[in-house]
Amino acid sequence: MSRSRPQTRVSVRPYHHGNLRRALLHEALTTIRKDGVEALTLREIGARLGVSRTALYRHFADKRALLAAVATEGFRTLRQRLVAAWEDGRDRAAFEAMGVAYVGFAVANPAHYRVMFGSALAAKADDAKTVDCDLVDEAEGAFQALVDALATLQREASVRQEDTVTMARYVWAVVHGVAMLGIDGQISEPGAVEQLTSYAIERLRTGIAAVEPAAPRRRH
Amino acid sequence: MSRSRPQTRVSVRPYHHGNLRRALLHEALTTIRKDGVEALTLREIGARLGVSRTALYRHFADKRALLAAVATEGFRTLRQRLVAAWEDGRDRAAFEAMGVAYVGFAVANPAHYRVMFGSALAAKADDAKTVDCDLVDEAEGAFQALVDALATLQREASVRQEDTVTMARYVWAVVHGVAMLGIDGQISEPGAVEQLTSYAIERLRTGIAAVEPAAPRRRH
DNA sequence: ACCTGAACACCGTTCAAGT
DNA sequence: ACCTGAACACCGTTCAAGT
Repeated sequence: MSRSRPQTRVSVRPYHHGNLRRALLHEALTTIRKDGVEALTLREIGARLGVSRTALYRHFADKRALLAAVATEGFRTLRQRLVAAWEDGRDRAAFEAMGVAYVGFAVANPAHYRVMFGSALAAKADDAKTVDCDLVDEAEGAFQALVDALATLQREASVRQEDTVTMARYVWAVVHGVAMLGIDGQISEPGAVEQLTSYAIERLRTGIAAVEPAAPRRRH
Repeated sequence: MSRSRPQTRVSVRPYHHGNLRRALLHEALTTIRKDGVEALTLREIGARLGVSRTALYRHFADKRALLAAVATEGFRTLRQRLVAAWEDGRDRAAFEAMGVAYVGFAVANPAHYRVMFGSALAAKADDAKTVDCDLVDEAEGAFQALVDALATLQREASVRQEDTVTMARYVWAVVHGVAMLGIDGQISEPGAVEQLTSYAIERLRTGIAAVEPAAPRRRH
């Protein structure tokens, strides 16, 4: 009952010298994607990989650490998506594309997204012993992408000249809030999340735009 | 080891005819508040109440149902806070007070707030069999308080004349996002959450305000 | 009706032992 | 170094039995 999986067995040693970690991470993410976090079991991911259920402890301190690693990878992917959207223009349209990319990632990977914000980060205020530094770094990296983009827009004066970090936090809060609403099934109608996203970005624009827009109402 | 708690023993039968449900709910909430959801154990809350650990199943289908009930109570309290803030003025200032009240509730009860949005609602898109109707109703009730307030502001034309539900969802997303950021410890400096809240409400105002404000720039 | 106590299947984690 | 197998303490849940 453990030899019958169609895994490619080309390499001599299946999961040694470090790929076990990667394999564990990948398997955990697959399970989370398919059935959610609460379905994640260390025993089963071991079994699924054809490995003892305690082998995991060579690569992760405990289940929390595994989840933190999953979350870290999520923030890395998210940052890449955000940066890609921004680099494609580096203007206000690109900034708004970042928002769409953000919500899009969350809605496409709801369970993963939930893990990213699920209490693993919350330990920050605590004794700082249970905090995963990689996770914090990666989360701050994704946030930094937003700050950088916003700073650029401020430099070209298409956005209010206010504290960049506070503004970025506000923008983050908006897209995060929209994403959560979209994930939690509060919005049931199909397409409603996309509609809310574009509406939110529109209202966000009028919210943070420079007080005097570049093109005031000339032709009335 | 089970008789030594200083519970008032005035009533003849300790937890019969229906107060067991309330006691379980209260005990669960207390534990969640103190140590978070992951520390919640059916066995221990039974023990803490001096009751068998299976007595709970007379009042709740399973642990999920208990958590759903805790979440429901959270939404009820939240709605009361929101309505109270709104009724105290019923104007734009009162509307902004609702925002402060919302974030205030979340930050004051982070673990409880997390349960309210923790996957219990997410089953809505599924086969609709695991959905707790009371929870959905109460959550929608809290949301409705926001819709009603917004509709009033629209009637007196101090807010954009757009689809009320979409606008309300946007506002909800903003406060929810700020609350989550505040809870997740992403914002570490003291007072930063309050600062972000007031900033967000300010930018929210310029975002959803009627296009032509009541007092246009007369004195240049 | 409501509660109990024993039992079941499952979980994360530890640890001495293997290679 | 890396992995195993048995064991430990714990969990949610079921169910026949008590009152």
